[in-house]
Amino acid sequence: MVTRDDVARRAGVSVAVVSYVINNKAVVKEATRQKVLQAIRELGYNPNLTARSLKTKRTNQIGVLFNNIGNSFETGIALGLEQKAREYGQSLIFQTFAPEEEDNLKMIFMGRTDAIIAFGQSLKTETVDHFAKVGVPLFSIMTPELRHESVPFVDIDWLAAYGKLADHLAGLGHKRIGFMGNRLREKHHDVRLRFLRRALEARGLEFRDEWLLRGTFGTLESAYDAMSNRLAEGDELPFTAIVCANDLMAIGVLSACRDRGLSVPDRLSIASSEDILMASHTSPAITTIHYPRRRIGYATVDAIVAHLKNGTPLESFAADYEIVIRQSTGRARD
Amino acid sequence: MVTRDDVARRAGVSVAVVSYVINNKAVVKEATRQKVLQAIRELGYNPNLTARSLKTKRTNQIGVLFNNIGNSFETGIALGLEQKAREYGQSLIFQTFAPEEEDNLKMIFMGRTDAIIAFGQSLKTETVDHFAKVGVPLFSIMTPELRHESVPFVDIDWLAAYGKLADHLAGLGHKRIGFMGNRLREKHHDVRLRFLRRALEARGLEFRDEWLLRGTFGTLESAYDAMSNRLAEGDELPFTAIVCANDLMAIGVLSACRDRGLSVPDRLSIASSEDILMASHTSPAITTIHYPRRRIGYATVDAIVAHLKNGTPLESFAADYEIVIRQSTGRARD
DNA sequence: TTGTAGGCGTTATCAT
DNA sequence: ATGATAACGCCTACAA
Repeated sequence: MVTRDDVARRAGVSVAVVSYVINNKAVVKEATRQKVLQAIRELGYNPNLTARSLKTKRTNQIGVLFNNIGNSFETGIALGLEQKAREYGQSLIFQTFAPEEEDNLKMIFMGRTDAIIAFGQSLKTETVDHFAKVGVPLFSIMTPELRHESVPFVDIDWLAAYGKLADHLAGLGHKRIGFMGNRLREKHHDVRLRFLRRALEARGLEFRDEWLLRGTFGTLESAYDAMSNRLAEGDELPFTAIVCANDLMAIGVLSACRDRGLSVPDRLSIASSEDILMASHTSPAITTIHYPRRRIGYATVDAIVAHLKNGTPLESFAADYEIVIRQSTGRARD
Repeated sequence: MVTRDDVARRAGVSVAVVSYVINNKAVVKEATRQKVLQAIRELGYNPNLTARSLKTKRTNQIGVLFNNIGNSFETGIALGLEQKAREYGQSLIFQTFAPEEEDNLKMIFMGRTDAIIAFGQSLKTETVDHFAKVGVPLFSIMTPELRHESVPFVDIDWLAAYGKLADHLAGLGHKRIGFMGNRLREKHHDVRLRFLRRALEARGLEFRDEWLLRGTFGTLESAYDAMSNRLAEGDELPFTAIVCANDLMAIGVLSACRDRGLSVPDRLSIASSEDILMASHTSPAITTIHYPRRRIGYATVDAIVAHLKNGTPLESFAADYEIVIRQSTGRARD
């Protein structure tokens, strides 16, 4: 490995000068600067980032806690994070978060990461405190079910968004609206259920627990199974429309309806949340709430880097959203 | 930040002993071991990984070069990589590879990464040499278009796989088979085209350049556009079946057919490559080649870690595949 | 404008 | 069984 010492020797200067050149610090005489650059080129030198981090106490690495890296909603956000991070010269370390391994996070990230981005996970107070103590700011994309004062987050205004969606459905004559959500653990989905409920109730629309279907981990398959089982029971569905916590689940529900011969939207309207690409390529295409993944990714990295560099306070903020009406919602069947 | 010195002081031992305990090296008397562990617990100490890396010259980080992190084919592989990496205590650093920024890779990874996994990208000889020189092994998932002796890779046997697919289509009476691939840059797709061509020719089936459609970056939208434009030309399609370089493109093709009123598989059979989840949830579901993403991820990390730890040579190997026949392929229309 | 030297938190080699 | 202490490669006062 060629080190800074080698460069200094080759260029006939001290190691300090090499550093100055690399980080264009002190005013180095142009002639020596060229000598150093020349030596760097000849030797193919690259500064060792680990050594630099040790000294500067900046790793230029940001940890990202996925729930499931196979979910295109999360990777859509990651796309934005990654792009912006690159602009700032930051690298991203991805970890899939497993609650039972939460304690390992401290080890995994110790001294490795300048900040951590969570995806709506509810971390233990102990974990949050730990990162606060070691000076690694935490930021969440999506509302964590268990909020910590010290963990700011970005999310869309689900209450307002589901309100608009409820208005859309009510306008089509729907009075009984079900929900396809998650069996615990994926906390942010419960957040969505809570807000849908409140949005419905604010409009005088009832929500019953019997109208709640549940899958796991936001997967297509689990939603498919849940809906299939529901339809297999034979009796008429108790609701005329269903809102899904995410598009993958909506696609699962749609698949189940197709396989069971239930026509969408004639017999059942399906609406969803997130607006991943595939939601617009099913047939019928799915009415959903557009979640600005890319922009949220950008804004998050912007905020974190500003905080790291200038001490700008890292604060929660809201992202905008949009209701995208497609063909999966139609007039209520009765 | 609480360091090893703090622990040593608290436990009333030397810093060396703390290291011994942490890395259970030399035989430490049980009593002192407990004292040290106690101190560690009380102080909430975690070893600084950056400092450790500097000394040991092992970062326990593996770089991963995505083409597009939003593509679920790649994240499916990443899922396997990540899971296995976690078992070995390795972290993954994800970077989206952009050819025009290839030179930055050296900076980004310098001293940060013990190995690098590429996703079929064709790196410049200079880049390959650089990592060889600094002792960072390179491994590719998917065949790189431009092979380097020193870069082993894993892939399925596309020639055999497309051979089987060709047999399937020929069995349905298809004689003219088109291809939806990529406009350069995404090198591994060209690999697929090349092998399809050879597989067809080996069976006495013609392939004409006019039957080649092209999208960009393997995206659904680009394939949708390409197919839509082709259909807009009005005349009969010159082929009765089309093979797509990946499932996202196949879904784009299918969408275009639906929107243009071309019935699949009655008027056109669609086959594809990769078998992402969504390929089985379109209507009709798509006939495709199953690519064992998860297992490839596992095997790759296994091989790399074995190489890093025991010097086991890092060699190319083949993964198995499977043809999954679904409803998007049917009898040829004439 | 350039050089010297201390220190970042570890590990590991020697002594003890 | 434990303790000093020299690296690891870099940055940055401070000195020259």
